[in-house]
Amino acid sequence: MKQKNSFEDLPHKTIERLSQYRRALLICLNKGKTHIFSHEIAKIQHITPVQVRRDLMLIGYSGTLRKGYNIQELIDLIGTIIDTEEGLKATIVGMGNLGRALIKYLSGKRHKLQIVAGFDTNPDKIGNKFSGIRCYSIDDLNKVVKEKNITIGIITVPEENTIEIADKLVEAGIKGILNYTPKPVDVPEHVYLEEYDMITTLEKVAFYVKQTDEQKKSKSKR
Amino acid sequence: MKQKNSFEDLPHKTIERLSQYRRALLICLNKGKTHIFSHEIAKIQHITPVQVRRDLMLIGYSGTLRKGYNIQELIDLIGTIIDTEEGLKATIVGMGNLGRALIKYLSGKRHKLQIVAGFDTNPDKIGNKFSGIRCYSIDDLNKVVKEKNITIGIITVPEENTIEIADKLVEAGIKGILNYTPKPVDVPEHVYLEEYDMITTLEKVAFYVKQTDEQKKSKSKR
DNA sequence: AATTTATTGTTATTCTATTAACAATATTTG
DNA sequence: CAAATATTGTTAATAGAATAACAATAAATT
Repeated sequence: MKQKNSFEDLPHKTIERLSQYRRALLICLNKGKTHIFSHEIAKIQHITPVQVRRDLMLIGYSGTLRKGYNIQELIDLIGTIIDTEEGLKATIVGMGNLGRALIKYLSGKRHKLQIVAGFDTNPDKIGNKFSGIRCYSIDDLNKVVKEKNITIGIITVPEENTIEIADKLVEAGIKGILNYTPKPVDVPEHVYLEEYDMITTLEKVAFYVKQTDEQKKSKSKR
Repeated sequence: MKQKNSFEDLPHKTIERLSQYRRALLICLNKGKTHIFSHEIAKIQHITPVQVRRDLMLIGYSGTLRKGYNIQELIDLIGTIIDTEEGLKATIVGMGNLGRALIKYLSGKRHKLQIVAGFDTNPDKIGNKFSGIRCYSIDDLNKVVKEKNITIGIITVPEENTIEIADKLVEAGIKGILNYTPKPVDVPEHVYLEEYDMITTLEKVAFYVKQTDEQKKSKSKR
C-alpha cells in the first residue's frame, strides 16, 4: 500500500515512457534476455540512461548493480501500474481506414486492454467483423457500451461528426476518450481526454525541416 | 529580418499550437468572421487565453484592443512561419489502412505541404492511385524521392520493416521523418525525427481512466 | 587485497512551459 | 466627460521535465 497510491502522481511523461519501456522489454524478453541496463533501454528509446533510472526510481523499482534490471519483474511492475486487474475495454467509433488500422494494430497485443467493438453508420460495415471485431450501428452505441462495460472510446470518425460522437460516448458513461480527429471536443471533467491530430505533427516536422534548410542556406552564404 | 530569424527558437509547444490555431482560424474565416479574441481561440483549443496571447507575442503579432486579432492576417503570418514559399513535399511509405487514412485525410488540405507519392511492396497496390496519390514500389523509393524532391517521409509500414524503410528514406536524402510505427528508429542528426505511437497514447488514457476509477472506489469506502 | 570499473539511485540544477499578475488603453456606459 | 469595462501585451512567478553531478557499491582486474 505504501507505493501504490503514489503512482497516481507520476509525471505524465513518465507514464508514456513506461508504456514504451514495457514494449521494448517484451521484445527483449522474447529474444531470451533476462536482464537489461538503463543505457540499453535508453538507446532503444532515444533518451538518456538517467531518464530511465529516474523513471524507475519513481516507480520504486531497483535493479542490481552490474546486472541491471530484471526484465520480467519490470514488465510485471509496469503492468500493475498501467493495467487494471480485470482489464479495460475500448471501442473504436468510425470504421474507416484509421479505425481499421487501429483495430488491426492493437488486436491481441495487450490482453488487459482490448478493443471489443467498433461502430459506424455505413450499413455495409454494420454487422461485419474487422480483424475479429464486430462493427455495430452508432444507434446502438449507448446500449453496447453499457452492456459490454466499455470505458474507453477512440474517435476516428470524419471531422464533422466528432462532437456528436463525443457527446454520445460521454452519455453512454465512457471514462476516457482518445480523439484522433482534428476537431477538438469538450467533455465533462470526469472524462479523461487525449487529443491527437496528425496534421499538427506533420506541420511540426515541416517546420523543423524548413529550419534545417534555412540554416544550410545561410551557412553556405558565409 | 529582425523577427524572421527568431522564429527558429520558438518553443516546440508553440509550434504545435500555431498549427492548431491556424486550423481553427481557417474554420472561423469560412464562417465569415474577420476578428477573434484570445479567449475564443483558447476555448476552442482547451487552453488559457494567456497562453494564446503569449504565443502570439512570441511570433510578434499584435491584435487590436477590443476587436481582437485579425483572422486573415494571423493565418498569413502563421503561414510564413510554418510553411515554406515553394511548399514541401511528403511521401507515405506503407499504403495499408493507416497510410491510406493519412493520404485521404491530408489530401488537398494544405497546398504548401502535399503528399506526392506513396510506396508499398504489395504488387496489387503498386501502380494504383489512392485518393489521387500514386503508389510506387519501395524499390523505386530512392529514385522517386529524388526526382520529386520529397523532403518528408511518413512511415506507416508494419513494425518489422520500420528500420529498413527509415534507412532507405535517409539514404534518399529525406530531411524529416514521421514514424507512426511502434518501433523507434535511428536517424542521423541532420534528419528531424518525430515518433508517434498509438499504443502509448491508448495506454496513457487507460492509466488515467484507472486512476479516476480507483479514486471513486476509495471515496465510496469512506 | 587493493584498485579500478561499471553501474545504480538520488539529489541538485537547469531548462522548458505554463500560469499569474498587472500595466496600458480603446471602447462603452452612466 | 468621468468611470467602468474588456481586452491586449508583457514581465514575474510557478510548475513540470530533463539533465547533471555524484555518492554508493558490487564485480572485475591487477
